[in-house]
Amino acid sequence: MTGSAERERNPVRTRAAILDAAEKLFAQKGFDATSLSEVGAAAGVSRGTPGYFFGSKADLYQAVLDRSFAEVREAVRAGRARALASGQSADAILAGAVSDYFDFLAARPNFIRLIQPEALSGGPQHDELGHLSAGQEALAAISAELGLDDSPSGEAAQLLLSIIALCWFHLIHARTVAPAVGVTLEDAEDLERRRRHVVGLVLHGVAGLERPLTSTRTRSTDDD
Amino acid sequence: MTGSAERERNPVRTRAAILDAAEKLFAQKGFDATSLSEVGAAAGVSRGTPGYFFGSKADLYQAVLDRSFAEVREAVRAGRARALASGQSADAILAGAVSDYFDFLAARPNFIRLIQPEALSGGPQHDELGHLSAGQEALAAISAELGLDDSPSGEAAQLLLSIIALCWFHLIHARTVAPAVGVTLEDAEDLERRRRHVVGLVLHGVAGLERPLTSTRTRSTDDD
DNA sequence: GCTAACTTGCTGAACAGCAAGCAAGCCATC
DNA sequence: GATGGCTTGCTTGCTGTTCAGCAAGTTAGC
Repeated sequence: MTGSAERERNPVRTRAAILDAAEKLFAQKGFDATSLSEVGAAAGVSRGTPGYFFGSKADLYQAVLDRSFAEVREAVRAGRARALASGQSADAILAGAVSDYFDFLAARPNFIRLIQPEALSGGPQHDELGHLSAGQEALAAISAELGLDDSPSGEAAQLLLSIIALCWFHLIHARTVAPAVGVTLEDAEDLERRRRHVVGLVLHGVAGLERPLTSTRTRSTDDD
Repeated sequence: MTGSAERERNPVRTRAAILDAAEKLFAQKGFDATSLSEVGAAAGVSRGTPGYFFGSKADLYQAVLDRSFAEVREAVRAGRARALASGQSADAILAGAVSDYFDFLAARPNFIRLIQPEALSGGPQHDELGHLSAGQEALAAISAELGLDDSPSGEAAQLLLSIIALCWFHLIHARTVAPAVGVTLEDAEDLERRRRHVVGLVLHGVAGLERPLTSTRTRSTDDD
């Protein structure tokens, strides 16, 4: 199987291949159920190579997390910059941000599956600074844009947490809770419908937050 | 050997002790990371006893799930019956239901932690009929009460899924995402604040669903 | 009422399998 | 020919499962 010069040596490439394989397998099967042998096999490399590059299994996991977090943080930053430069109304910006976040997560099924087991096993043993600082930036953006209070556990923070919840949940439970309550999430159309619902719920929700319960709007110019 | 009747023989009690210990450990550490030795130790029995009573580790897990689902289903049923008999307005009923569900989950941290890994490892290998039928009942109740369409993936189903998402998420991510976005969930007061926000968001959200304010489309595309 | 036969809750040792980690070695590339 | 990427053999430790066996309890025979 190895032939003669079949396999060129390339540590950078090999490292990335191992990281890719590990991310996929950890997301699919979880940390415990994934062995370094499997990671090696999936990366087209031998049993011991993951350990050679990353030291221990835990370190490999951490490396996978780090890479994912970096990607998320960069995306949040880019999205915020784009929103700030757009000059749209607050509602339109919020709708766009929610929609973008929704799509961003949907396009990266591995990400959530990597974070989730972390959350379940108690606190953050691993660094989650990537996502943390991304969250802080998003919080600042929301509170500034909508004029909500940005105090700890204030309405802006609550709203942000709710938005994240709404954008995450159906991805985790697409085959468990969602079908149980009658929501199918199999094709793009299903996902689109879900997205519209989430965006709508958030928009009307903030309208309610800003002005307690009367059907009001805050100049929702939503052109396109 | 131990003189007096230290340990009385009581299969029912032992079985329940094993089930309790297993639920706690599975919820805390996950299925893979929990060994039958640990379960036995936590239940105050020997290493082999869990296997003696439940056959295999997988069967024990299933037994734990079954017991939890049964509890949830019964709670949903009771809550619905209570709401139907109350004669309140639709909004009040919805607010009460969301609030009750919120508190119910908060009081049972093990439940979500048992389901979550299930969801991540693909579809439901184990039966989830308990929660499934509970979901169907809740869906019927919501659509009837609010006059929303109860078609698959319709607004009632979407709303129900969103409610569940909002009541679950902060429990899973109380130590990860929540603090990252500036929401603390450490004492009862924090939880109370979160609950008020969720209920408010849902109530204003349905108000928006019933009479849409504006077309809630996604971000505009004429800015860059 | 005593004992023998039997059932059943429960134990702990034995077994096979597998994973992580280590270390020595192979070999492409500089 | 040295360096370093990469492999392979091996050890160690833990796992789930099985199973022979013990003891507490129960029934039957006398």
